[in-house]
Amino acid sequence: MRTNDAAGRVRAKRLPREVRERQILDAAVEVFSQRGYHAASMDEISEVADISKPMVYAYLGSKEDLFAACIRREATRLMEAIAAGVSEAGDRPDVQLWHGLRAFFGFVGEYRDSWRVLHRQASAQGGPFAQELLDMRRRAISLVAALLLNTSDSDAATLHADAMAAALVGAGESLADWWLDHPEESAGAVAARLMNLVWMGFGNLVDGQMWQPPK
Amino acid sequence: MRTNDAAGRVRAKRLPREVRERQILDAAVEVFSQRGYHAASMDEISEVADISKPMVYAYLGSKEDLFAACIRREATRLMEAIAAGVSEAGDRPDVQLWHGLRAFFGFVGEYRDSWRVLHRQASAQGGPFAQELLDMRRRAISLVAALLLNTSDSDAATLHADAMAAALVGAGESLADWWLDHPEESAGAVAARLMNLVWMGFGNLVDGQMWQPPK
DNA sequence: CCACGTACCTACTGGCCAGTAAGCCTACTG
DNA sequence: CAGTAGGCTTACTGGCCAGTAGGTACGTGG
Repeated sequence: MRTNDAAGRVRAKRLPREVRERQILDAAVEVFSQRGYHAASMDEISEVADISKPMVYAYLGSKEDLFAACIRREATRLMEAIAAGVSEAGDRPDVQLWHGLRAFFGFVGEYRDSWRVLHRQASAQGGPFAQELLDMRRRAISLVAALLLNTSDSDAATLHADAMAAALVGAGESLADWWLDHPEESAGAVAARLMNLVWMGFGNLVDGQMWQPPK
Repeated sequence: MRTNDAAGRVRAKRLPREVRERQILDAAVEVFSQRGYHAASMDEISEVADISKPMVYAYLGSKEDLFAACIRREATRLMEAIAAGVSEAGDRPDVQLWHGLRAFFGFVGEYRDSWRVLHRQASAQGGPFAQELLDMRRRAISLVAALLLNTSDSDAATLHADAMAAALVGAGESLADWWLDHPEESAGAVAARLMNLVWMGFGNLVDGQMWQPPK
């Protein structure tokens, strides 16, 4: 059923809680992404979600709770996207990495707001938020580290796998962040750029050697 | 001359403007770094600077002005540190890069608050702040791109120098950011890690080949 | 058709904080 | 010593916003 509110806008009425929660989370991600945590107001979020403020409090709790819920949902989405990408690659480590990177940048490109909330906003706030983030990052690093350990059992690789994974994950996060401000690139191009950088190294790249996706 | 204020603390009196401005900027960097732009209050900044709030407004202007002044000062410091590092290297591009990275991570390690304000806070706020940041990043990217162009005149290198420089700068920023949360590493170790990653690439690293600083 | 629960609202409060008004104190200058 | 300029303060205001009190509609099972 539908009604016209004071401003004459049509507003959907009496939807089930599940639907409203999704609307609210969508709106919150959008507003947190554009304004930042502190500058975002619950009034604006409720307005974008097309619902009144008390409903936001009834369903998702305080502003902190709401923000944490945003982070959790978006982090889960992202990790699922990456895992799906990696799992559809074969067993060549470079190809696995390539698919993982493509899935990652694909996600960031498609859900820019999600990424902005996850990386820029959450890491700028301290406390419990950053914790959620660190958990996600830890999972990503584990994934990459396991992948790198597959490539070789030389001592050097074993010794530095964790650190290198952290560096790669960091580089990926940062490149995604950079990409937010340079939207002219395609997801594949950004992914290829990072793949070349970390797999070949400048030392080879300047000699004209490049990594190429197979087939 | 010195007096005791109401709380019995000793407070320096009637210092020249120049000194007060430095105190205020130092305090502002510290508070912005720890609280974030919005959560930082001018009251707290003035308290940390050991001066009254109207003096902050008299000398540095509004909260926005103050934040912009912080970014400008810290960005200048950082770029000077990097330039000094690079200029004391010889003409081998890898060594120049190595010195630049060491200077960069040395700065971040020594002035963590500065880095936090520069990267985390400034990039989380939109508008004029991010602009200051983009300027600094552009200068850094130009520096690195020029350095990379020195390594070779192959077409591949020329074509991608800017993009690769952007990726490297992004990776460096991100690794520095990561380092904020992993203070157990030394600046040199973090710099070496990134140097290896970008110069050798995983493809070589897993075979046990590593880049070594000369001498 | 009544009772009860759930969806939903308007309209407020209390606190925090950016920014300011209005002037005091001290050092120097003539 | 009179004048003045700049360093410095206390004590306020006005607005914004998180969070809430206290309701009104709507539907459904008995």
